[in-house]
Amino acid sequence: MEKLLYDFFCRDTIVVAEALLGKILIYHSSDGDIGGRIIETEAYLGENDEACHTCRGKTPKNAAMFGTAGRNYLYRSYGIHLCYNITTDIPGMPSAVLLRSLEPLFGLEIMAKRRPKAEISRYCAGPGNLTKALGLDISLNDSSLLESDSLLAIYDDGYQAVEIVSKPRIGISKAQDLPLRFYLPGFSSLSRK
DNA sequence: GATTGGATCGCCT
DNA sequence: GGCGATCCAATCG
Repeated sequence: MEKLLYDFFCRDTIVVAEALLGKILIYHSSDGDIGGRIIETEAYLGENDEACHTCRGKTPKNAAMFGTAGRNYLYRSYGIHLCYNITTDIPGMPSAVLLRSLEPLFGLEIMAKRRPKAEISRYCAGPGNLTKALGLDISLNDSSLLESDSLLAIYDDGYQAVEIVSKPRIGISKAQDLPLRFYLPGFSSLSRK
């Protein structure tokens, strides 16, 4: 599989959010490789997007989004969950793509330990479930996806998306009308339809 | 210095 | 479909 590099992520955030659908996310963890196919994303468009964490400027928490494209942005949500994003776009555009769900493909036995009561199709369904199933940690925040030894990486295995659906983003209180959630219809691991 | 409010989830009825 | 869990910087006073 071909690892995706800077040129893939250094593009318009909406383009990247759609292009990531069908790609493979792998966490090369100390427990082994774990991951799957990306089937649901959301685009957060930087300082002009009221729903994006960078809309009020740079803070210690959101600093990763002000870095170059192809970096990991993780933050705690509702005090409980972690959400995992990948930074996008050219320097000066602090934007990112939220990964909302994966079709599990690698490390299913590890996921099973982390999601003991869930069905396989629900292991990575939703941003909080995804980070829990993979075992991602806040310490991965602001690390790179692009280094040859990076723990997280995105790969292209040649899969071609047949159809992409766009809908309003989930769970936000501002800019609720923008259709910036993208998913591959038909997958049982979607957080919702 | 205290309050607030989330890019959620799973269990309960 | 309602609610409690639980974090922490930004915001307000």
